[in-house]
Amino acid sequence: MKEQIEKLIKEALKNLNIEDAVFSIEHPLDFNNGDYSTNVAMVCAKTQKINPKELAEKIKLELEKNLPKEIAKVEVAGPGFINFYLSREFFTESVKGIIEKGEDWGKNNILEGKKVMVEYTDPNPFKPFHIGHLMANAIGESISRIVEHSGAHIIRANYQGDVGPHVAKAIYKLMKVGISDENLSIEEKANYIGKCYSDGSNLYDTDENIKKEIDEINKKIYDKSNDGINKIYDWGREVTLEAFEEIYKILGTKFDYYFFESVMAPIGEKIVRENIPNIFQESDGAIVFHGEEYDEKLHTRVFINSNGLPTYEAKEIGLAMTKFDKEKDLDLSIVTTAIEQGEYMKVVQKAISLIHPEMEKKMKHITHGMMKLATGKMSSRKGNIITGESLLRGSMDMVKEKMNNREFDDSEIKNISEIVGVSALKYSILKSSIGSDIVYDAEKSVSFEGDSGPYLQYTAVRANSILEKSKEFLKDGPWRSHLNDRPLEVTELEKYLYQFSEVVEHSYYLLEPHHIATYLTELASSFNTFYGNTQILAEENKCMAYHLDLVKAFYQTMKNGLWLLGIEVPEKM
RNA sequence: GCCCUUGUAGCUUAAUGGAUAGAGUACUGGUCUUCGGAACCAGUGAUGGGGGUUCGAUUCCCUUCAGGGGCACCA
Repeated sequence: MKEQIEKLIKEALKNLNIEDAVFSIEHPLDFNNGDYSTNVAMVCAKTQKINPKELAEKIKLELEKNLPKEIAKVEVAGPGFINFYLSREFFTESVKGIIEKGEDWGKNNILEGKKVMVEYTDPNPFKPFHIGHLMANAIGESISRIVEHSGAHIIRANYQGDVGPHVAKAIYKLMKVGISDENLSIEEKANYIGKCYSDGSNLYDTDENIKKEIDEINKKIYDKSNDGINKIYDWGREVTLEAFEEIYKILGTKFDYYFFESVMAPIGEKIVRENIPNIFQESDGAIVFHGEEYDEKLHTRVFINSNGLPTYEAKEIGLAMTKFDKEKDLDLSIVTTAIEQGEYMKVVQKAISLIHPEMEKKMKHITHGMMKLATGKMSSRKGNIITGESLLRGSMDMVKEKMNNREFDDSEIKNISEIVGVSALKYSILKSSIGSDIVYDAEKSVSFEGDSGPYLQYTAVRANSILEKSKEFLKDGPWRSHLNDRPLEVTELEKYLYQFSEVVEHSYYLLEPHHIATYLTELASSFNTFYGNTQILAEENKCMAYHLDLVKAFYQTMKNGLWLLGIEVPEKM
């Protein structure tokens, strides 16, 4: 529809001999100002040396010469906006279109034939899966789905640090206390290892001798020269990776590739050494890259340290190269990490683009803020670190508690509390723009009210419930044949529904899931208003058939939209 | 010190340079013998300060104040 309006405006401008106008078409925030609006008159007023309102009226007259049936009227308003009001017929058709498209509603083909890899989550074996990883996963999964909806072949990748000082710190402590009891669950074993990491890390910072010992262990991890260390290493790596898989399962993420630092290290190191001295130089015994020589906003970073071991920077180069090597026709490689990696990534990407200039525009780094906890029950739990897993379980438990007075059996409660608990957490991450820090308040996110994942799920479930009930209702009613009237008035719900596909496109262009979240909340709210004002399954409702279509279109849109956020809609809740 | 980034109702936040800055929460008042009330409706309340560009600025530029991140062998 937007394209159609753009074409109409261009024709009108042509008839008025106005050329090269750069204007925009948008949805006014307030539906009183129409369904689409353009600023063309205000933009052109200056070059045409005419009052914007006068020009708007002129353009309006031109537009009215051949209005399509989808546009009911055109009006000039405010400082010179031209507003388009869509017709009853347009909305009726759009509702029909949504139902026909079904699960495909909202997809577009912007990236048709393209291959895109998205790297996200990136937890490290031997360290806890913390709330930052939860945030990264929710964002990365949603971005993957948005890209997928735009027609791309999507590849999900996870990059995990299975070597490096953090592993040595954990292993140092594990060597002292031994590997844990076989009877523990995977989650408990992983927590045990996480605790060892944190202890080892503290000792590393406070005790010079232990620091030396840990540095030695680190070297042995790289060259695999010590059987005892190798044994603990293999055990710990397996346990933590298995624990991560359990979390991915709950979150609904499935990765196609797992990349490991242990594999990337030699690849990256080789590439770095091959490019001495043209790109990398020796400095104080280390191999560094002087970013500031290429861009004053970059800085120097160490790629191979003075012990001869590759740092994260070198591994990152190995990773980037490996991605393009494994998927030769990769069109875009998106990496999502926390904001603290932003500056460093710019330097690494500069170095990569010097080695392979063609890769520069195929790499995109997206950063997200930190996740903090609001003060409350969750943050002081047993004095332990809040792991991603415990936060997730906390969210699910709170949902379960709320469901106590519902008549569901145990397996239903378990299933629903999992779906709703995950939704509460994901939505509170995805509702605001990814760049800024978020404050997670568990109580609020499972409140089920207003701006929350459960509220959206609840609204969808309610809609579905009407659809289910309608089957029974319509079965043998004498009124079923003459209920096909169309309401004259257009509801807000209809005015939101058709915009979904535009919102998805917008979200893709900016790679920002929160636009979908914001839209879905508005959509749900407009549905609830409609629901509150309309008795759909009633004998006297002459528009029942259309109203049911409207409910169906809403349900489909909400379901597709929530999918893009990585959220499922339960059958009931 | 240098570079990047963020300041919007009490709180959590939205807004490709557009119209009366949009929500949620909290607070106040109201609706309903519920197609699932975990709902709906109404009201109170915000762009850190100061300049500039523009027909028009939360958005762009400058300045100032206040947070956050980065700046050599961690990831």
